[in-house]
Amino acid sequence: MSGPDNGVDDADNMAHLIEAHDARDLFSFQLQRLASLSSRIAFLSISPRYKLTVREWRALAVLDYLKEAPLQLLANHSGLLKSQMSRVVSGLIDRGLISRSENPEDGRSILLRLTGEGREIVAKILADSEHRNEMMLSSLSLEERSQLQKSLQAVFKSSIAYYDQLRREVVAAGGDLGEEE
Amino acid sequence: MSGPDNGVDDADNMAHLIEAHDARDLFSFQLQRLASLSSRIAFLSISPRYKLTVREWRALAVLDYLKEAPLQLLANHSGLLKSQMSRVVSGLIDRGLISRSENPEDGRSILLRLTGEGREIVAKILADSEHRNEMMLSSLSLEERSQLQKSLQAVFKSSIAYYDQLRREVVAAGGDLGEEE
DNA sequence: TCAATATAGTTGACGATGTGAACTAGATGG
DNA sequence: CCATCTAGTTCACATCGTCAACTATATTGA
Repeated sequence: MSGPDNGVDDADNMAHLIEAHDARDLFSFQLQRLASLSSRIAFLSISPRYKLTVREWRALAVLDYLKEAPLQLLANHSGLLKSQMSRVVSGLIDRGLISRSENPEDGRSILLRLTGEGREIVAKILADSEHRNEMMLSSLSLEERSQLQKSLQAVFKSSIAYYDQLRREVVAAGGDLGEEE
Repeated sequence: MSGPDNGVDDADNMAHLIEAHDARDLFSFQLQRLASLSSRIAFLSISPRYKLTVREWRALAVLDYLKEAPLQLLANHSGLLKSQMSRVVSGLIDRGLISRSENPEDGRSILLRLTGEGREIVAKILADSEHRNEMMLSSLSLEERSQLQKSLQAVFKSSIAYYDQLRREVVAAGGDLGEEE
């Protein structure tokens, strides 16, 4: 650290540097902020009407487009660990929204599908969700919206690669997370 | 759009139909997926090196730009409840990253500041975070990045308005969340 | 063939998080 | 002075994220 630090001073406007910013300028900060808001919005619209958590809704929605999938694939597409997805799925099976069958080609894996009721609910919530997104995106032009989604997809893709790399590094370095005395 | 695919493996991409969409096309879906990934990345980079949780890091980062703040304000900016922030702060005080002093104008409230060590750590993590974001955003051009952040901010703004409206509606309708038989 | 190894899914444990209620102590206003 | 409000702390509880251990089946290669 360099010395100055004259007491309290705010407005450290020595920074016309591009770098200078504080956390508010970080992409990840803005992302988290918006995601948590979006999550609360989804919860408000979905939970009272359909008695589903957001996680459950996501699982259903993913299964809706995968049509039929083993648990692992469902988890990947939903951004959950397979252990989490396992619990979510078993709750949804109990409620009759998902059915499971054996995979004839692999005895370890199971094939999951939406039931008729599950498909009905997905269709309804999907319509609701489109409206929600419409409201959230209302200040953007059509072009800006599609650019935004395109960017999010691209960022997701490179982030996955980065995540995998990071995980290998961390495991290699510490052997374990957070132990180093 | 024409996004080749959204990440994971997968194949059946029969939806060039405007109508046809499924959850993958939803903005909120992509947002959540990316945010959860970003969160894991942050955890991996911060936790082993600095022994801080993401929440602690966020509290430090916010305090860094607030300079001096009572607990309540810090909580609001960080998106935590004051009860959560109270614990986070006391942990950080124990570790000497935050200092507290009495508020001469209000005996109930406390004023929180980063210590010298706290400021050092924030500077370091901030630099790390920039690198993280750099990696995540690596597939976008500079212009696309700034457009992305601009859009996220705009969406955040309209989403807040929508959220408030929704909350009033839900409260008015159900009186309570999740009760509606 | 069969033992080593890898993979799919389930479960348990545990720490982190979110939420709110109860409590303490100081402030504010009739 | 009493009623009430507000800032912060603490407690209790439910959910979430993370990983390790476990089972059952698949795959591999000596």
